[in-house]
Amino acid sequence: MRPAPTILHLDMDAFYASAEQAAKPSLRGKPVIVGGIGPRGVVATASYEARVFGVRSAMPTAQARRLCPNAAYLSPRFELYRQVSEKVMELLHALSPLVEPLSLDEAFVDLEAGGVAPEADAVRAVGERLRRDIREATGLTGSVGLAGAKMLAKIASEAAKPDGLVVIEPGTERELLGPMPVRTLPGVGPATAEALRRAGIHTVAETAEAGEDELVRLLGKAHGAGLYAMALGQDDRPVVAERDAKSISVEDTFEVDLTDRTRVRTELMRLAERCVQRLRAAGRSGRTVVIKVRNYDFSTLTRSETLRGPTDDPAVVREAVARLLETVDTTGGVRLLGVGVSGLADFTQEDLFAQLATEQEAQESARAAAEPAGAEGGEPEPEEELPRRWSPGLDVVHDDYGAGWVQGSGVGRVTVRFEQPWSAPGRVRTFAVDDPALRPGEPLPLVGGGPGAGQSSDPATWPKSLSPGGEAASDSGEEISSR
DNA sequence: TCTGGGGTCCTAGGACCC
DNA sequence: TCTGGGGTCCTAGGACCC
Repeated sequence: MRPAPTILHLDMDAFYASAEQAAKPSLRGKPVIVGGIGPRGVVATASYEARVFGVRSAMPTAQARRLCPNAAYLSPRFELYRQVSEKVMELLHALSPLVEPLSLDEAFVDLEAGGVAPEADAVRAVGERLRRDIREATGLTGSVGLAGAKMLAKIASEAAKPDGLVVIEPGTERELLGPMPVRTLPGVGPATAEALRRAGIHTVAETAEAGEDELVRLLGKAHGAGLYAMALGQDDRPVVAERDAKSISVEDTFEVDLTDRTRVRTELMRLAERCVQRLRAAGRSGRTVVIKVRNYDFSTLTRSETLRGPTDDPAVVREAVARLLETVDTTGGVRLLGVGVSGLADFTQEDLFAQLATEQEAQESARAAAEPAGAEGGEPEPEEELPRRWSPGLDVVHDDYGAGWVQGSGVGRVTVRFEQPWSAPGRVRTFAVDDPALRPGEPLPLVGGGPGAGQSSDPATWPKSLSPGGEAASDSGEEISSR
């Protein structure tokens, strides 16, 4: 625990939903839900307007639709969120060389390493200026927590939400934490909370009173000892910049369970291909291949195989995946498949020998696999040309009407709202799904774009011409809901 | 119309080695 | 003449986080 609150935690407010509202003027001030749109989707982020209805992250989208039928339901657009995130991270790096991103919308910053005076007033001023800069650069709001430890900085930013800043002065943390529920502490999820509840432990103070030995008995060595320290407000974990990924994986949940074994195998081959593409894009190679299978009843299993050396060869990964599938019974039906690679290494000359070994290994098993019916593990099938998918929220450009976004589609038609981040709320038009004048577009910059570049990005000055529950609200809700 | 997708870390047992 | 004790690697599963 530091003597001054020099660890900063930034958490953007309802990040995906706020980014969509900034990009789409007609959605400002209205409930927006970003997440899986399909029958098995879940909510990634709900705007504050949607949270009023009880919609939360990780909730099944079907349940959200019941609670808030008039919200706009949008598929995530990670290119946009990444663009915004990069701008935010740039601002953080201007404060200190020690920045630890936790996700696209969250990071720790070590202000001491950035030379900020270790005093509450100084760090508060830095935090407030950061919030202003973020708003100016992105049009979005973020909340800031400042404390002498990571855990506390994070609790502080949570308390600051939305659009606020909270400083926890060192010395006050135990008093502050004591009455809070154990779930407040990082690392305490549903299972840990339940184990503690059965032992009569509900608050942080009760956790500290239980003592380290009791917590270790209840939760195991690492978790028990860690939780005891947290309950006392002791957290000396340093801010660590830029950690290399340790694994890369891809997975798909299917709208309908897969029962056909051949289909299961082709889907796994596709996933293997995607996984290797990401591996190569990251300039890495991996030694352990993992498949994941979630059954009709949500039971989930993994099977893994460690190769003799790291690889980034799609054929080698496909072969391993095919072998692993042989050990799994899929007769009950499969709702999710995944492929991952871990044991990552940077691919360098030193790996060539090991690579050679795995290639030989793979060639042998490829020959063996070529014997029976399946050429399945061999070449990936060519991507078939699917009809264009107009998922809700997608940026599009029309030859006559310019830039807009897909509000909904169905029965051969697609509805587009033509507006830009800097425009007034726009009008809706409907086209045939195969209209040649309509094509996918790129996300537009949230600020600084448009004909009159340099306009205000302050949400306080955004037009509020569409009141919640008004005409646009209900009709956009229906359009987007119909699929 | 229950439960995504991308990760991290920990535990525990067996194999294997010294 | 059964029986020690570590350490490391591999595999599988689970909790948790955003």
